[in-house]
Amino acid sequence: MVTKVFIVDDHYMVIEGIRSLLQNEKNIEWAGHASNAASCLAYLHQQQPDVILMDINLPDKSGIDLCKEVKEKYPSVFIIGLSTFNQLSFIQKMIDNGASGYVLKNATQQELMEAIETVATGKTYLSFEVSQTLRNTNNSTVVLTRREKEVLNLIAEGMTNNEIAKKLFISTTTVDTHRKNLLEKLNARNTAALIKLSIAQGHL
Amino acid sequence: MVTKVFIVDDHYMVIEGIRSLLQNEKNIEWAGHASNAASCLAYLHQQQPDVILMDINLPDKSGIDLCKEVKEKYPSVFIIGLSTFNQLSFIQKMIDNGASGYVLKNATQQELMEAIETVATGKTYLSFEVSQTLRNTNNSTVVLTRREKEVLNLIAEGMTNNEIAKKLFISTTTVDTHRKNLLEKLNARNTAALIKLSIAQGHL
DNA sequence: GAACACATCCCTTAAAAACAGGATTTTTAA
DNA sequence: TTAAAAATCCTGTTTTTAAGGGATGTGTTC
Repeated sequence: MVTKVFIVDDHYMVIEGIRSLLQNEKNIEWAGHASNAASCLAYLHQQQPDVILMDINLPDKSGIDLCKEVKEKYPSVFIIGLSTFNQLSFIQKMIDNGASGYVLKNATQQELMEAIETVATGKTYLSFEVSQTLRNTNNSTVVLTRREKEVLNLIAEGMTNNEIAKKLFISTTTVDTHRKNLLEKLNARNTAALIKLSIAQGHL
Repeated sequence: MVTKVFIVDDHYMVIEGIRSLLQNEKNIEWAGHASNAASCLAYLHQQQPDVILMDINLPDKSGIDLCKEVKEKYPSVFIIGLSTFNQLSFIQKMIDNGASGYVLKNATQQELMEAIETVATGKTYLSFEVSQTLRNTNNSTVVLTRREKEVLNLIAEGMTNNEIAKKLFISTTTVDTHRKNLLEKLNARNTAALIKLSIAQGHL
């Protein structure tokens, strides 16, 4: 059985590398590649591969959003997330959005092949390092509301509660409440930790 | 004239990609690769290539430090920085430490070849995007002192001046002074902006 | 229609950070 | 050796946050 593999990544070197790693595999067919979300969707409109290797960081859209979109339109296509970072929030979000696996870019050929073969049968593949990460961290991918994200962004800009209140046409006490909730949600002691954790978890 | 190229990168996919991109070039000789700083240095102890493509993020040491070390020991080897990020601070530091060029991982084969050929003759190569970045930003790669970095890290951990003071066996007012200087150096209005800018500039 | 999440608003008090303006000693580098 | 940079400490004041407590209106969902 031949598995058709498509790649979405904005780095030529990575695309070339994967092609090179897969070119001698007999049961892998190279379906092509895209360097952004738009051309990936355009391709899928024409034909569907069995497996998509999808980078998290794309120029026009995050891989996390693209993953969701692709899975909604083409549920039979299996997706493997691909990224440099072993960051919990991203892995979690990709899986939540329907990805069947997650592989880091330092994966060996064996790992990559194992991932593709596992995923092609409908199972889930996580590399050793990735499943370690998922285990070790307290599953703390926090969900922020629209307003909380807005406030968080303005805090990160260096604005005070007063300034944020004026900008958003709400009371200072409301901003303070949002701030309180942000600290609690992210389990941060103060502003400094809040910003650091927010960036680490991809909220900023 | 044949240029011997060596690569240091901890991602197999990238190494494979570059090898694939260069394998048909007649005046490029593949000298080998290393996936960390230690084995790069071990290789150089035996023989020296003409050009090293060096990733910024290595498992055992930052490419920035490795660049400096290599240039001190083997000044005749030309180094091209390689990374995913178009971050001013990294580019600046690589150049300061003796790198002759900087290429992003989404470079095309043409760009890569141009970079290698330019650098091999002793000139400096910066890709279009990179030189744009260097131009657009106010050369604000701030230099922090050892103590300032220490304090900054503890601030980011969520510690108060008081706690930092106790931890470092100094007075709270001293911590406050360092904090003042950090805000001024990074041109931040308050803690929130300080942390954001620090992460953006690679201090955290 | 009850339960729930969200966004909004208010009060109080204490702690922390920002701002202003110094000063001294130790290290480092020219 | 001498000047500059770094690290240390001080006294104030003002502004901002944190932490505690609540309350109300508006949707959505079960």
